[in-house]
Amino acid sequence: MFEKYLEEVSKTSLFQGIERVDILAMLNCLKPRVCSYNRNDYIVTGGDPYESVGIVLKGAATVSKENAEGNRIVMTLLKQGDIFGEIIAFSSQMNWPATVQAQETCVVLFLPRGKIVGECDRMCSWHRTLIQNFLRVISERAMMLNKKVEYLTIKSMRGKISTYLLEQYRREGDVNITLPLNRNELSDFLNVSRPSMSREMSKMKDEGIIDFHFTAVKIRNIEGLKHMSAL
Amino acid sequence: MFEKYLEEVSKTSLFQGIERVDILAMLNCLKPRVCSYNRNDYIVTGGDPYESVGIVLKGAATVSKENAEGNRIVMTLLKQGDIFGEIIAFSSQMNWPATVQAQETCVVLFLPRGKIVGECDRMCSWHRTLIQNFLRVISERAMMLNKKVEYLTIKSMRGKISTYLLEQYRREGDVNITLPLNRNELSDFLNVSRPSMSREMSKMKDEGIIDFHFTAVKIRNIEGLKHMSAL
DNA sequence: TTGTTTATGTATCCTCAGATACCGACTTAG
DNA sequence: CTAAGTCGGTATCTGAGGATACATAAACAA
Repeated sequence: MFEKYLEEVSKTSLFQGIERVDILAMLNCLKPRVCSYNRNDYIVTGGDPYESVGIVLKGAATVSKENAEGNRIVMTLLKQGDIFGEIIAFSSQMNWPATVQAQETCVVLFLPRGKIVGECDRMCSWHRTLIQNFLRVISERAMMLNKKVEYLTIKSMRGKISTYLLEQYRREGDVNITLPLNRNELSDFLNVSRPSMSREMSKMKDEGIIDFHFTAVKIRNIEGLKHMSAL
Repeated sequence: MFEKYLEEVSKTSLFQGIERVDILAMLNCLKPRVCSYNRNDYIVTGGDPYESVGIVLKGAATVSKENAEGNRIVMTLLKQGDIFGEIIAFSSQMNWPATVQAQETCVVLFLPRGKIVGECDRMCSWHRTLIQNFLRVISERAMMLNKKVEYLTIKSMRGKISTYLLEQYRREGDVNITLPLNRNELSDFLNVSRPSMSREMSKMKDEGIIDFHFTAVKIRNIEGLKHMSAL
């Protein structure tokens, strides 16, 4: 029954490390609902009662939120294999805090919140694996959010850029960094305007702290950078 | 063996909704380590290998982080009953990202990460409850962080204040709001300076959008407020 | 090739909010 | 009672960074 979705489901972070056969058994036990949507269809609407975690099996969708004024603001893009609503599933929140809308033809699989920890009479062995995966996914999301908060809390332009570069440096272990984001994405991530960011980066280049050409950045003065990150 | 800690443990969010007798059984099965610390002792140090979730049974502690410069920045205060490191437990992170230091004489209980989902041969029934609680706690933390990100992402003073007031309004369902934070705490939460916030609030008072006296705030023009929250 | 689009750097202008200092109203300790 | 501390509002000054517009340069399509 769920064979045709097996390929996609197995790639999902939620089902990582679980054998294909087991996934199939799990799906048959969890009895998820699978729905198709056309471009611009609402997959879930903010305020709706929450009951399932969603998995995008096919297509792409946007997560957006309306502010009090009524303007819609896109918060994330969901691609094939992404999951949504996983944070809400186990919190006390009863309604969707955001709207998910199909950006193109979409197939979405819904895992009912109750079934996940639920009273599976056979207490199937892989329930534990699934729950562990849930814990991992949610924890990682929380870690990510935590890091984002750290960045957003930094007040100065320099501080943000320096902290970001130092983190990339630590990750790559080399003063020659290749940024994973272009200027637009980076300025967006740091929550600043692109020209302002460019301006500051150029200043830092003039001061001999860094050098760069597009996404290739070289740290010329690490101590200086560390100094700046405290601003 | 763990009787003397029972009182404190049962108040913890992790053990919420679990019977005293069961908690005792759980503790005997989980075999947590309990340690005491004096003022200023390091409970965990950033970079140390991570292995347990901590629960503050007695006393208070600070969570801090060092930036590249070497300055220590306090991130949170932990009080009796608070837990720490719960987000890390199930992520792939292998080390403590921050330092926890005793602010006064402290007693801390450590639940080994492995034991929580672990291979309890009897697969004790309350394992599931504990894991569910973990899921709830971590999800709620993620939701909280998500909200924090939303606030930090708002760029203008007005936007922050308006959004905050509207949220309080929604929560209380009344245009007469009693702020749960004083000015210092509020400006801190919104990540702005107190005088700037006061200045803007006064402007909004002049414009007839709100009225306030200390923590008592009255919304005079909701539509106006909603309008501002989009800035 | 040439035209078109997209990514990046740069200059100008000007506003918003941070820093700092100070005042007055209350509270608490002695 | 005075003295010291806390909390909130206000004034002034200043600068960091946003908005906008434009100039290259690269990428890509026709």
